[in-house]
Amino acid sequence: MNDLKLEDIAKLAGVSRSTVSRVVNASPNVGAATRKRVEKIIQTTGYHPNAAARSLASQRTNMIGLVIPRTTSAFFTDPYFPHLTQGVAFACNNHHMTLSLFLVGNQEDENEITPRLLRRGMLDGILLQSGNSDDMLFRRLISSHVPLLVLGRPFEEKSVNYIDVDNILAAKNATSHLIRLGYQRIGMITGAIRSTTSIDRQAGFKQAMAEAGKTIDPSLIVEGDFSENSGYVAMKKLLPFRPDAIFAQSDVMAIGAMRAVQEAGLQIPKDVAFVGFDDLPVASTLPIKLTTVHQPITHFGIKAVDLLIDMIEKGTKPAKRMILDAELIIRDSCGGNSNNRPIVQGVEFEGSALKAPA
Amino acid sequence: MNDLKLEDIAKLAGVSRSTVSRVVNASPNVGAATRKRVEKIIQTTGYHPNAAARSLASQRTNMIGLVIPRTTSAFFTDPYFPHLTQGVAFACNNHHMTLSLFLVGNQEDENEITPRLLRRGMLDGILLQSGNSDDMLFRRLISSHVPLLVLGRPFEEKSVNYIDVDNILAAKNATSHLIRLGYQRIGMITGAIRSTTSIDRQAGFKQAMAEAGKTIDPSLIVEGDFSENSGYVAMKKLLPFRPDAIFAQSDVMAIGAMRAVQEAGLQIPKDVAFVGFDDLPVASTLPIKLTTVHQPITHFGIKAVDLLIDMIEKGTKPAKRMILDAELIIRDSCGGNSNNRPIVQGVEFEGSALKAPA
DNA sequence: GTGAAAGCGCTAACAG
DNA sequence: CTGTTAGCGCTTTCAC
Repeated sequence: MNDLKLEDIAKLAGVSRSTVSRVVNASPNVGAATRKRVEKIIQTTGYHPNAAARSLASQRTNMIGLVIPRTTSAFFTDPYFPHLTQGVAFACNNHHMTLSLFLVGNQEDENEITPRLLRRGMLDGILLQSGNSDDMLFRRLISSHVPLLVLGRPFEEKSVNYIDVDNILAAKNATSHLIRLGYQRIGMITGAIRSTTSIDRQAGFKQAMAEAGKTIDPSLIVEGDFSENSGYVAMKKLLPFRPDAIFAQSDVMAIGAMRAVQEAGLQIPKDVAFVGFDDLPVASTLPIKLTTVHQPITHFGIKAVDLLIDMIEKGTKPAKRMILDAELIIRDSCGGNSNNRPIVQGVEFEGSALKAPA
Repeated sequence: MNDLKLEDIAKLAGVSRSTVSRVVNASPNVGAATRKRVEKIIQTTGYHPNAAARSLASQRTNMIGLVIPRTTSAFFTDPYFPHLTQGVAFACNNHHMTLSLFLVGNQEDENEITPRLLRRGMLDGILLQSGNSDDMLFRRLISSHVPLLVLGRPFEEKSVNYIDVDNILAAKNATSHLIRLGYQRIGMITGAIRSTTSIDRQAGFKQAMAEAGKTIDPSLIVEGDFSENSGYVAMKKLLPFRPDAIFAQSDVMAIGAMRAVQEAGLQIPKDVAFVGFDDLPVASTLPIKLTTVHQPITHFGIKAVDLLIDMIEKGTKPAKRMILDAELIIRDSCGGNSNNRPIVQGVEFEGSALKAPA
């Protein structure tokens, strides 16, 4: 019904294409009367500018890509990603940007997707979920011209822009809480062992233990992959070693582990206490409400988009990081529900510093 | 590093732009030697064609949009949507298509997104999740030029292309199973009451009851909204009326309802039996494995993309529907786990018929 | 404040 | 099989 182009509107309004273009793009250099007339015609005709033509001429597509690499196991079975996607999508709406989603399922997908990502005239910028290792895709992306922001600390930080939560500090707080509660045999179920996320959370765990002067029993650390089932399996392995508390690196793994504990006829938190990570909505509706680290996931997505758009508009600057805080939420599964502490605001800054001031 | 254009490659290879274009687009009309030479130059230079220019000239963007309207409550808290998105994304990869995601959070978003959806030179086609009512967005989309496929039966079916599962038949089977097992006070927790999905599942429930000659006690039907919490709340309301079996219109609601039952100190399935709908992965890992209707969600997404691309390539044809079967999976929560029936294939057809032959 | 003109980088007939 | 020639529909200096 409307195959009209700028020129048609111009003709109808008795002005030039340039003027219509100015009206459409809200340029200030248009007379009030002219603007009104043109706007009315656009209204009545239902004209919409052609996106491709506009992109070609302006070198801007107003699209950003969200790339979830294949090394990220189980991206959409873990509620983390939907929440993240939601935050990103909403932020895009606010910026009048369109979000393209690239789910890299396997090597074939990667080969197919990479050129699309690298094409000019396609994406103004890219949000890349940090994967289990800095793979080929990662490298090709950082060495390309496209403004790139990595979600989560990458392996190779050198001169790449990224945003992350303070996993080390958060994991340390979670572990310290368990220590403070007097647990003696504290175990950990890790996430995918090769992800920086998991590495950082392990580091936090170890720091807390070290500072409390506690030695770590290696048999109390078992590898998971962030999935519910891996938590279940990990707990089965852990049970014979009689842990009295578990720090699970994701809520979903904590849920799987709790399932294993209950199947073994043990009580939570009496026999085994739990702290998770993420604070998914489900954490507070479980039969035994989960003590966990709150990640501001949606907010994280929003911040990421804001940062990326900044990069796009001001040109990519040298390494810029943003580290958000993640606060422990105390509920029932840790056996010490009392003082819920308020959620601390994330702190924003640039430059070489790695962590936000507490 | 590579701001090269077609012309640069042409010059380097000593051919014309057309020839390079042909090579890039895998046209057969190129000599083997020429092709090889051009390909090599493209390789070494790392040339990627400009997407905007290509779209403008070819009138094809190779992008499709997935639109989740705001009337769909809780889109990303229900695992249904991530699974669907995954299916759609993978299918897009297979077709060398880029997926754009439009999450409509509120009225503002809708106003912001609609023009982007309607713009030419943006999307080759649109996948629209059917919402709770055929709202403004729906109407503007169907009356536009863009090939449109609705996911789930729309309210107004007239001449709109859609794909759905056979909710009526599936709900009927689920209910009949409960009846066959001898339950006397069978209740239902509905989904969002204004969605066709919920309406169809209610219809199936009622058909089954009617065919078994059972009257329906209205106090045993309670409204939910597909969310976990709504299932929990609904079950609380239901409990005083002593149902002995519940058909929950989503797994997530079944889980919420089971939580309420357990909190009341009752046994599943002894005191209250359950049948869900969706067959999310979690259904089979619950402490009491959930009997439920299996929805081929990912497959559904893939089929949807296939259909849409068909529409794009062959031009939009008059109303075309695809109804997939959804089969009951019998586990423990219904108290009658014995004969697991195989999953029946979805049946494809066109025209005015509404249901697949059983 | 408004218009004219020159592209943006590619595809797609049409010749040959 | 390859080259020439028009655009695709818009933005954006540059004049006036």
